[in-house]
Amino acid sequence: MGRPPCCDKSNVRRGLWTAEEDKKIVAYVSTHGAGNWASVPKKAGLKRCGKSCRLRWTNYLRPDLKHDDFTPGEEQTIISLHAKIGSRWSIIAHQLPGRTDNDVKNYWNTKLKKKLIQRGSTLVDHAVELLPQPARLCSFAFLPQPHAGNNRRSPSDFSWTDLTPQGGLPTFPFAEAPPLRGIFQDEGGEICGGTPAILGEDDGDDHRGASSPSDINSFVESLLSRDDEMMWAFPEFLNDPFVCP
DNA sequence: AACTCGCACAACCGCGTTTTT
DNA sequence: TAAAAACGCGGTTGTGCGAGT
Repeated sequence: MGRPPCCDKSNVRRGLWTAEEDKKIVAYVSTHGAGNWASVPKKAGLKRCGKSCRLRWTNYLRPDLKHDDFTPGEEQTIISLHAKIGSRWSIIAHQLPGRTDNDVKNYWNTKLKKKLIQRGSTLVDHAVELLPQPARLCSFAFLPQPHAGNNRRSPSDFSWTDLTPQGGLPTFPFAEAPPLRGIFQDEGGEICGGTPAILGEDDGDDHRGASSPSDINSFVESLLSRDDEMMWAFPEFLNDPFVCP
């Protein structure tokens, strides 16, 4: 038995929102604040699913949203972060004030992808795929070796504690593992922030605008400090099949 | 003028995660 | 602690509109 629908679909309006509906949402949120979306349709007098109300608010009606074109700086930030973390649109959007994950996702899918292809970047769809390769080669060096009676090969066969050198609690940040450090930091230990090297280009121009290099670097640094999120950011680390070194 | 096509973006869906009871 | 509800995310689909024929 699956999850029950969030609302009675036969009794809700769908499709594009009217100005009248928008007004109701804005009026409701200005009075009651954003949240408790399940009850919003009833309280605001809307024949919409609560989830749909939330989406309309977060993606379009929020007063802090920008509705103009993406700037070159924002564009560069998206490219840079996508190369590092893939299609984690909400994370990327957090680096772009006034933009939503939907904005960023649409912009990537409709404009940036094509632009990068035209520019000849080979990393458009493969940035994240490429990242784990060198990492995988050496990151599994600290995994327990399969042996007689313990020939576990599948990621699901390993617990998180298996990923620690001593098999104890995961006390080290996953990103401290040399391979990840190698990806995100150069030999001097400096964080590589969306560099032309990652983007497959180096025309000498600084394309960054909205987010400064230090912004991007601190963002990447914060990711590095959160080992569990890194694991989910790069699930390819645990993909089957993997070859124990 | 009518039609088709492609693009941009809004909206939906399913599912995982988090919070509440 | 478990179940239910709410929330949030990413992928996909639908819709409107302008350009081209």
